[in-house]
Amino acid sequence: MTRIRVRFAPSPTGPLHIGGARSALFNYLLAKKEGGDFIVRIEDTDRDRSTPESEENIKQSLLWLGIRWNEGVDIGGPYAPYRQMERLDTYRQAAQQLLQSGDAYYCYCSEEEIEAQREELIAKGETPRYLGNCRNLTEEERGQKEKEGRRPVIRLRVPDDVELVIDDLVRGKVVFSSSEIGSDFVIVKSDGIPTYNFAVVVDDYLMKISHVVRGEEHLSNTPRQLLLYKALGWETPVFAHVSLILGEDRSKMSKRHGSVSVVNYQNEGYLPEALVNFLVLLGWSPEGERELYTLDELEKVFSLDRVSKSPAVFDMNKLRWINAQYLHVLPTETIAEGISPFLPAGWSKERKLLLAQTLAHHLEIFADVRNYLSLIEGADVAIEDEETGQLLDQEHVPALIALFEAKISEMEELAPEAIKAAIKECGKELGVKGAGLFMPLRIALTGNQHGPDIDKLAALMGKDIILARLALRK
RNA sequence: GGCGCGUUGGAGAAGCGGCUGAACUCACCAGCCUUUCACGCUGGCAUUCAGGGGUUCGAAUCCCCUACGCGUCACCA
Repeated sequence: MTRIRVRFAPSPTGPLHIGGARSALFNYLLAKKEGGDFIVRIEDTDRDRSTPESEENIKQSLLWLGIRWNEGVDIGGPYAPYRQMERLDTYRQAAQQLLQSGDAYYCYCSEEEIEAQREELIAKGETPRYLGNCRNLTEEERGQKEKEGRRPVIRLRVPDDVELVIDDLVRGKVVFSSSEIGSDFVIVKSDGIPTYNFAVVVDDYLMKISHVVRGEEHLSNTPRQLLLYKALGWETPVFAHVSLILGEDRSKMSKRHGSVSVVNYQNEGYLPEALVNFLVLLGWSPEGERELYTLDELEKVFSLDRVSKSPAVFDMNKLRWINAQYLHVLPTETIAEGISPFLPAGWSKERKLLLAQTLAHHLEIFADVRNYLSLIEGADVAIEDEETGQLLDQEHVPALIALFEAKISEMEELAPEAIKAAIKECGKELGVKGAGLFMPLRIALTGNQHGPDIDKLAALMGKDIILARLALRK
């Protein structure tokens, strides 16, 4: 068995997508599990859409998730460079080989001509395709076109009726016919830059990639690539096409579905270990009943044969739940830091810590802290519903509120412990306890029957707000 | 439209011909506990595996057809 070498090959045309992140994760885990190499290669051959910012974002997101490559961009390796635009010579050579063997040829048709042909075919009710106009150009014809200043593309000569079999690790045997490809496709654009299908093949082969694990959207590209491998006389890697991640409406996850970039989740205060855990469960399932795994653990238990063929819907609920599992066990200091970006400016460290402590088990993601701010800020309180309001109508309530108000007024320091003691004193003096004691105060102060510890909330409110809110209930 | 892939509860899924009278998790619903609240705990939630045929003593599991969903058909990746 040769060494496992896998790669994640994003095109830097936007931030790292959730689906891309999962592909990267699966590749990474496979490499780790098998003690192989994980390579990151940048496919930046789309000059119009590729940007350095996107590349940066993708790398940052991978690192944030804890996915590190041991070969590839930035860190180099034995098959450098790992950015396709820096490998143009390599593709040129491969293209030369194909030209010489006659498997590829120059095509001088302009985009307008191709477009006109397409429309003509459509008008006749036929499938639009390239008809091979330049397939058999003579030397003179070529010279003529060159003289006209036309910049040719290079096309691969697609044979008729060749059976192309993909032995896919997740989908099994998938058979295509070369005839289904339709027409001779472009492998080198007129500006000399290779197209995706050509560049992947060259790189995957030259970089000795053993397993190509990628999204299912690439399955129908694979026959073209197979043809290329064949023409070049190269052995193919093993393929594994992982099913797509769908949005709630069951179509491929895209911007319409809300946050699709890893960086969005980072900004919303999700924890990387939670995202990783959630992502791995989309399309892969562990053997036992346990679902919570750290990256380290996944590196040991992951395997391709437990990858599902059917697409998975991205379920925000579950992501949040998983995030909560990781968040709830974090030290208070870490939670305080995590919620910090969602707090108004000027909060002291102590205040953040107290809030973190108060909300520790109420937050699913850090950004949730925003929902709790109204609980402790502002003099206004809205009673959540009628039933809640009625709890304030009990006979002992006015006296309770008055007594509590008096005690608070006298206090200098409003620490949670002191407030709790005050509440208990109220109870003792008035002969109420339990729900009859805490509930009216909670409702008077927050308007809700449910919520975080009332003594801590009150401490966070501070004297003025407590008094102001109590005043509303008199 | 051609080609390809898929279809187990609202979501993720297990299941690989009998031990499944379909695990487990999220969500949802109900209840319980608690000198507040939450966390939590307990229970409920597919008489059935898209539908229809077949093969078999026996099928969610194998075969065929239909339906539906998605993907893909660029000088984008």
